[in-house]
Amino acid sequence: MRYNLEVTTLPNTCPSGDERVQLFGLLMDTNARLARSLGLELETSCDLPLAWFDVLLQLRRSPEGRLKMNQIADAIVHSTGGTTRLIDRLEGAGFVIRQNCPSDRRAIHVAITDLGNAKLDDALNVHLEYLGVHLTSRLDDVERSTLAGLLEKLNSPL
Amino acid sequence: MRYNLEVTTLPNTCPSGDERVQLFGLLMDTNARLARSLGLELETSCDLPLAWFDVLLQLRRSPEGRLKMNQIADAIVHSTGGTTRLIDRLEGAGFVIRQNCPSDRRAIHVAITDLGNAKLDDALNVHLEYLGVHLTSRLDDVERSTLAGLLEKLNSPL
DNA sequence: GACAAGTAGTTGCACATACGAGTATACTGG
DNA sequence: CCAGTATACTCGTATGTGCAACTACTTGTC
Repeated sequence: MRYNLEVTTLPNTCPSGDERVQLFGLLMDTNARLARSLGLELETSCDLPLAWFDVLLQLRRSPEGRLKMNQIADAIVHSTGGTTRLIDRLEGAGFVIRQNCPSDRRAIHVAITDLGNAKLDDALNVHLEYLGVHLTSRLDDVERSTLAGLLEKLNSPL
Repeated sequence: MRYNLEVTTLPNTCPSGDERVQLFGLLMDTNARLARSLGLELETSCDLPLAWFDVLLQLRRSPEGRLKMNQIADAIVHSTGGTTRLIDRLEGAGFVIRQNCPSDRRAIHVAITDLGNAKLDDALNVHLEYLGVHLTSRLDDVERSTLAGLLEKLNSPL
């Protein structure tokens, strides 16, 4: 009974085939697929949610192994509220700790713990293996660096 | 009191600085930022969640303007359960309808309605404007097509 | 110095939406 | 015709968002 109600088969008149729209879709798609497969991999192999991995990686990348809540939220593209709760969970698991910031007592430093570092090492091993399968096998050195350059540009402020 | 407990400041011994890890992070980051800003844009301008936009776009791209649940789940990289709920909402809003598939009664076809098409047109206008700001201004034609090529490769089956 | 304005982080709430596991149903191949 | 597989749905759980309120602190201005 629910058949062909209100559905007109239109030709694709609209710019859904626009080159830029396609590129954008490709970017989103590629990412979604990679994120999903890596997330699954990390979860099953290390019991580490992708979001946690992301936080730990950001912390290790930072010069001092610690960041303010603010910076984390920005780095992992979450809301501040969401970040508070995410860090709560990470702290509960013992992977990070909150430290008072001496120079600004409003701020809180989040530092990675030894346990967090160990976990991250595990996860990075899995990640590197994953990258071997999904990245290195598909793109060679030159292509990877080209891609990195283009993404940098795409990420740059106007 | 909670200071430097269990935190040893290690040098970055581990491969967090690996070129491939960085590239992967860049990809995730770029995407998260773009998705967030486009999502916000679509939500405020068209009152259309990004996931809905994604579904409508996939439907329009399909040859007949309709897809099976399965195909949608795959195309938008969601679980089947999540897709069911998502399509429920879209159907509730009148943007798509479910049709029984004559040849396989297990399957369900989801078709875009005229209302859905109209909504998608609105959204595509916003999207194109967005792309002008965030994409075209940062990457020229050649760069865009290079990027598309690289992403295609990254997306390809092994 | 004191006071207004701004900033950092947390928290509660309503809500959206994902996932996984389990279930019902329908097709398919021996 | 039955066992096995595929498809979609339901349910409980986890986690995210935005918003608003609140605390604690910092900064700019008179």
